Amino acid sequence: MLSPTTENLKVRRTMYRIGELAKRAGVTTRTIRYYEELGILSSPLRPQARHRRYSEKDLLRLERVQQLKCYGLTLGGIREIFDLSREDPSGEKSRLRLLTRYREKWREAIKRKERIEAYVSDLEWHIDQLDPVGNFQACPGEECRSCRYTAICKFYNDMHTEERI
Amino acid sequence: MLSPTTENLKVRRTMYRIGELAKRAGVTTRTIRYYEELGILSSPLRPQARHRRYSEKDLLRLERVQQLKCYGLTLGGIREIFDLSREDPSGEKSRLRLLTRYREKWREAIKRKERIEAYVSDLEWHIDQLDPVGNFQACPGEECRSCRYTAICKFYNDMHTEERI
DNA sequence: ATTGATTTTTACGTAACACGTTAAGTTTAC
DNA sequence: GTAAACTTAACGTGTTACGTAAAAATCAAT
Repeated sequence: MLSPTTENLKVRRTMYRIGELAKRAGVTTRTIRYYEELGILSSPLRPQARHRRYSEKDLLRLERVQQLKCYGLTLGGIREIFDLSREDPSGEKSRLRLLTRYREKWREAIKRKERIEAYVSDLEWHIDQLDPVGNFQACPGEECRSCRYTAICKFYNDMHTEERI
Repeated sequence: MLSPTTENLKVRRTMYRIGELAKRAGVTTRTIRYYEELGILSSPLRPQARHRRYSEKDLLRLERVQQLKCYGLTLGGIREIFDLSREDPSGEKSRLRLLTRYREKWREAIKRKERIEAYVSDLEWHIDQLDPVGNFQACPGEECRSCRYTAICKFYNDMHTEERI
């Protein structure tokens, strides 16, 4: 075994404390502890003391979490991917699950895009209506026969209750 | 003056109670009272009693509120439009304000559309990467030189904190 | 040894707004 | 007369990913 001093040096050279890991990953320490609590980051080594020590691998995993979050996965979904990865070390299960998730996200994004396009088109119509005339009080109402209000409103009411990205 | 009976008949024929107004407008009574509380719907008549009575005009205004909500205005913004309308009975001020709002919404929607398009494109790239290979553990990492992670992630982090529609 | 910086656990707080949901009593309609 | 509708008041809610103390312990450096 290595002497305590050497070991200590090695630890100091190759391991981060939580604050440094946070800085490198661009998150807060709270975030790191929270991920550990959720089982997304495994509990790190705590050599000869109580403070957490992290390696390059932990940094990489943390960056991976940030990336998956970017693409719209929740922390629960990310945990699921990592769990599958442990369950099946070949990576096949987690890969397929992630592919499924990505494809779901893709379909949702396409839908959102179509809705936004309809929204823009309707907005443009209303802007055109409103621009020269000024009788905005009449809409909706008798004079507003061509107003697509009903369909649009139902449409966007759904839209409002949806998730983001 | 009309006799009480005649007046009563008139009221019954031409006025709604809150439940009926709610049903016609497709909202709940809570919503109507809430709008009154916010000053969006003016306090209605309460002939010879304590219960609210509404006219066709009130229904029209309520529908108008729903419409403006559809296009992304908040209740505060809607109130502002109505206030301007009272302040300037010609309707000019409220019309211009609404036009401004619509144009703001339009610009935001265009931005969102562009972001979604970038998101979709990135998702497609990741799906393609992930589909045949399977080495998803390597990303982000050494083997992932072409990964557009950093820029994308900052990009979509902004995206997550934005408003909807 | 001291001390200032960092880390530890625990646990409540926050956003963000448009209503939802009781509760307990009053009015209306038939 | 009674069931249905209405009244005010006021707290609750969704939703996830952290923020923010607080008080004690630990670490790094002088």
